[in-house]
Amino acid sequence: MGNENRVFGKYLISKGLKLTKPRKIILDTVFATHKHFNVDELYDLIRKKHKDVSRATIYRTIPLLVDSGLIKQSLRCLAKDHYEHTYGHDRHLHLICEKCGKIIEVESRETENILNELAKKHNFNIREFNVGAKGICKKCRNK
Amino acid sequence: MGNENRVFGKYLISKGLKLTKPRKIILDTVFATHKHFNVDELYDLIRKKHKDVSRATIYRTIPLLVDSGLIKQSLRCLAKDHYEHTYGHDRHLHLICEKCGKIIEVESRETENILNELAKKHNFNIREFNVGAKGICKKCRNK
DNA sequence: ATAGTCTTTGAGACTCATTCTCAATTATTA
DNA sequence: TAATAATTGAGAATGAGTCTCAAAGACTAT
Repeated sequence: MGNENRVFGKYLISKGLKLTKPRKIILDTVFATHKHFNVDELYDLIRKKHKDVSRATIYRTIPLLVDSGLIKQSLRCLAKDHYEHTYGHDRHLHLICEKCGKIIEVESRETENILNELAKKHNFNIREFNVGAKGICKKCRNK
Repeated sequence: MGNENRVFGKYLISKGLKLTKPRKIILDTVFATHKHFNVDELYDLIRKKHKDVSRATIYRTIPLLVDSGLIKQSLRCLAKDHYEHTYGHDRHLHLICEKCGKIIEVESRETENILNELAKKHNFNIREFNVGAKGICKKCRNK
């Protein structure tokens, strides 16, 4: 906690950018929860406290957070991009329920080890893993 | 070859829908190649031979092909949904180059076995696997 | 401080993939 | 052949994400 600030600050400096008030608010809000989020959700959260941060700035700041390694685009759901923390989070994969939208996070490095092997064979440099499956969760099946 | 016709026909009947000319053209064009495709590419391919199939019908037919199990949405690239055959194709995963957009397909059931295990633990019914990674391919790295 | 320079911002216009509407057409059934 | 229901093409509508631009803010050198 609080470390994200340092990471983001360093990143911005390295790019000749500034840690402004809106960027700080966005960063803090993103790391106030541990959930996946999309821009609308983030916007609503921010707006509860700060009436002066625009959607445009959120859209502009997210790529900076991604590039700094703090978050990553994790999945697309209902035509919206979703993001999640990478900083301080273990690698995990997603089981996404297509009925209720619930996202089950499961820890597993096995799949990544396999992907790493395969990538090596193909001389491919992995930057980001995307492992998961879509289907129906227990709750939705029992109705 | 030709089997897709039967599968799609059966599916349509089961839903009280009809195998019309435009739907047949779309089906045939989708299965004329073995490549990933997006709507624009499909539209261009179709338009070479048939001037009378609209984008709207393509957009309407794709969900039918997905629902019938013949194709699936495989990835999103440059803000466009891409699709691939599932019928008659082995399961595979994707290594996507972020520089040149190249998609390397790698056969592997291992990751799916692992996912199946994990899903069982969480009482989750998998309908579709999504396994892959993004990064840089050999060619792009050597520049 | 002050001026000058460069970055950032909010607001709203814009883009573009995808979805929707609707009147006209086609397939199927009676 | 008429009636019914599904389907179509064309273009309008939607909506997430991007871009523009004038105003505001941050920083530097004086």
